[in-house]
Amino acid sequence: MPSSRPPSRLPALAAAPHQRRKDARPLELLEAALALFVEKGYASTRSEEVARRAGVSKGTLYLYYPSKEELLKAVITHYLSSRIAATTEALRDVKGPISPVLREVLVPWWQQIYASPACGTFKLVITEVRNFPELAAFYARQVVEPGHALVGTLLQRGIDMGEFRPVDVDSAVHSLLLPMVMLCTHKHSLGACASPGSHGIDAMRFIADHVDLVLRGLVATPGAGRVGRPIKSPATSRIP
Amino acid sequence: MPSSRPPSRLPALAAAPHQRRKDARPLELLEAALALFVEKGYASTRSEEVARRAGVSKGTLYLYYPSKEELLKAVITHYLSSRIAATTEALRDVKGPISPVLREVLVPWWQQIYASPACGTFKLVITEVRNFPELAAFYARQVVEPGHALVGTLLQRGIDMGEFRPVDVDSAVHSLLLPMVMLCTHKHSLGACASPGSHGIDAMRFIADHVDLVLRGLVATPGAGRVGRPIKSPATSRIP
Amino acid sequence: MPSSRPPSRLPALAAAPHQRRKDARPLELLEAALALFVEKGYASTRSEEVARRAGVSKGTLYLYYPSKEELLKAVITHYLSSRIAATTEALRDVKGPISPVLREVLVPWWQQIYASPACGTFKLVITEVRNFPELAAFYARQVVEPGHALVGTLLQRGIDMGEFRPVDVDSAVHSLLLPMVMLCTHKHSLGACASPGSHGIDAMRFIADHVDLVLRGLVATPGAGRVGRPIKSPATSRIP
Amino acid sequence: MPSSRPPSRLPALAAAPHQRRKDARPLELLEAALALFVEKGYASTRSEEVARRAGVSKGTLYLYYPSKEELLKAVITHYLSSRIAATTEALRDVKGPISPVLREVLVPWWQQIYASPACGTFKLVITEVRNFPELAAFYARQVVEPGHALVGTLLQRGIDMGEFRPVDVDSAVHSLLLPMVMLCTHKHSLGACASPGSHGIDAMRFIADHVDLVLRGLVATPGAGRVGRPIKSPATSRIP
DNA sequence: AATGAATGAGCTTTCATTCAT
DNA sequence: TATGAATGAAAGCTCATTCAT
Repeated sequence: MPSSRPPSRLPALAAAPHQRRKDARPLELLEAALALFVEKGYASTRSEEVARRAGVSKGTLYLYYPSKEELLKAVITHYLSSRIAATTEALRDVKGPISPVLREVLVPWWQQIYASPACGTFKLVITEVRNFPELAAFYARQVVEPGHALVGTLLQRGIDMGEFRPVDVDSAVHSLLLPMVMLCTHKHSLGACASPGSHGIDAMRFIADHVDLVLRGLVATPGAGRVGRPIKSPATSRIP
Repeated sequence: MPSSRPPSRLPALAAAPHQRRKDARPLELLEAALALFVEKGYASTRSEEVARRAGVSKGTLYLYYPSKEELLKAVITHYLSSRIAATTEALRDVKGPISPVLREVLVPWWQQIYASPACGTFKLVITEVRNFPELAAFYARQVVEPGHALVGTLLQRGIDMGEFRPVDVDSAVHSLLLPMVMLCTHKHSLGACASPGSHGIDAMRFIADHVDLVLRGLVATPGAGRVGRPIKSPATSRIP
Repeated sequence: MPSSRPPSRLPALAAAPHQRRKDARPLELLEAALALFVEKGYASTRSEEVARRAGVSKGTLYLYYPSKEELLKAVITHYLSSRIAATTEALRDVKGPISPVLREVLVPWWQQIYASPACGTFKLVITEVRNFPELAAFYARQVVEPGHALVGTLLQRGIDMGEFRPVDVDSAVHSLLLPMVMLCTHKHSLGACASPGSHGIDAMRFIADHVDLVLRGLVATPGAGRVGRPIKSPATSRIP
Repeated sequence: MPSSRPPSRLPALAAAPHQRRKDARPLELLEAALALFVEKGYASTRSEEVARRAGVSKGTLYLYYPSKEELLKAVITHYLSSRIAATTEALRDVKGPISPVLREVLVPWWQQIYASPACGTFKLVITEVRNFPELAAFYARQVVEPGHALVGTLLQRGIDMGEFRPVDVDSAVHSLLLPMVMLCTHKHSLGACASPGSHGIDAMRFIADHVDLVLRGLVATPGAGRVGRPIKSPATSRIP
């Protein structure tokens, strides 16, 4: 953070407020805003708190974001800026069995997300979409649809290649992903409340276990007939 | 739910419509509050809106609940009051294979929850626990722990009886339940925003499909060794 | 003001804030707002000051007017509500010489305006039109145009009947009216500042004197040729 | 005005364009401030706007004027600096009939004022005196009193010489001058709002017409007795 | 019991002014 | 000299809560 100032100055802690570069501000504000909006909710977070947490004054916040609402939108667009697009690219031309791919890509991907600040955006979006409907379209387009499509394509390929049973792909995608999203959401709601009796979730393990469990449920085991109940619907449609 | 009050109360004669109304007030207020808190969030809901939606005036709300915060707590405690306890009771002495039980009990149970107004409480709790930490303990004790324990007990029994593979029970419980909670949450966040491109989730179908998928992943298929990866860790973790 | 309360109560000063009738509020607020807006200008008047002057709290002001800007508009529309229309009506069918009519109608009309609180609206409009352009059209239509037309019609009739010289009617109307408007404006600007040396204007007298002076300038004195300079333009047009 | 600085300053060599600029700054700031204060009012004009309009930055404004309030005072004192004194001087020793003098001096004087930026100061003073009472005394002394005295003296001389009727001098001065002030004020309030229906005022013509009309009202026409009503009162009043 | 007018603390946002560069 | 990032007091407006009726 203390970059091009003369080295004669004190090495740390010396940065007078004026010296901290203007260009670091927006990001610092977004970080502060994300943390607080996730923790307390948008409406319950005072804009002055965001500023204070970013180490600036109320007025300075408004130098960078014209309103609290724009700040929220900036937070969301910033933290969602397509991590997914990159992954999609990387998986475009995958060959061979799908299970190892999912284990090796999906598991670490979610483990990283879970550990990063971006994890909070899931709770934030869940919490605020209904009050800011523009967010819905944005989030659907940037996150939900590409993510669903990416995993759906892989599963479909697995079905086509005989690796997986012919399940409903949409349901299976949800089976795979919804718990991940819930896990991230949980981290910033109940999971953040020190519940004395409960141990919390071992997220890293769960992510791996869950992918494994679902893959086991998907694989076409030659000798295994149905397990207690037939697959009713071979349908593929998603109905609203 | 509100209709079937025990006939022991008030002999038919005394129940003037006015009186009826008065008795129904608290519940009507809770319904209104739940709907609005879930839709807009606690902080963004004006207490007058709650009153108006319940068909009374601002002042009347305060006759029944001493503050907005108490109203929130009343909403949560009301809608969480031991649906789970009853189910636990019913499943206490189940014998025989677990899979059919889960299919026949868990699936309709979540389908009903999803369709009922109580579904919204999941989003509400997720959204508000961090601002009202007392809710965390209450919710953990009333919902998370009994629910987890109930399903965990059943799975453990399945493992013990050789019906299921010896998986980490906590992870498996989460695999089974987190998507359900996420589904309910989604219904009241993104799912409530008309997204033109996307079709939404077919919740009823997903619930059934998901339970089926997880059970297939759990069953101990005689010939099926592990599918690509061993079960690493002995369970320690827990959800709420 | 204390109307239908039981006479047992103290005769004056007893009105608890709650008892003052809701329906007196809007007018009280308008009066307070007019006085302050005229005195200090719209921008320099705090909305709480208006409330305080009307004897209520900040919040109450917003119960009656949704914003400070709406309050301003309400003040202006209220105080301009066509005093002029009534006068126009009264003068519609005037017969005979115009001079006495102007002396007997115009003079007291302006004298009353000058003495009333409505007098301040002239300064208010002058001060605020450029920041609230909707006011311009409203004021032009409600005040300027009917007022100009009314006086213009009378003068034209005087010219047609040979009572007045054939002057430019628009200029003459302005000669008659602009000083009145200026007088009202002055009352609430410089005139309101105690200037030790100066005596202020004797407004009542000036109004009469001015009308007299202008009428003398208008009358067609048979023997009096031009006084030093010919009337250049017999034009009647008003040019922007 | 800003162009004709005395050549005594800086020999031609030294006047680098940068230096020139620096010297011109105060005046450019005053011009910008006048325009904006007149248009939007003092309180609604942001000091940064003034700076921007003068082509400098916010900080620079404060290099020349220590506060927004001082800037306002500087604007007013600058634009009022003794235009009147010069005229008074010129008219000190006028001989002969007054009417031609007024026509030839007063009319062009007001026509020039109307066309110049100084015209806006009338509106500015009207708008702001009550918030800055020091301005009142200054304005009264610099403008109102000398102006009134100048015209009053001339009219009195006309009366003494039998050119004018023995009217109340103060009223007559007001009759002559108030419309001029109102005209200037109007130019920057309603007159600046494009009113589609109305044509606006032809200021140049009105100034001439008005002086003519008042002079005709003032002249002692031998045969003309009073026109409908006697001159009631001996003068006492005064304007500012 | 029920109402809704009234309150004022609290929040968002603006902007005159400062000051390190 | 000139800049503009930073500040924080102050203003507009909201809304949970009270209380006379």
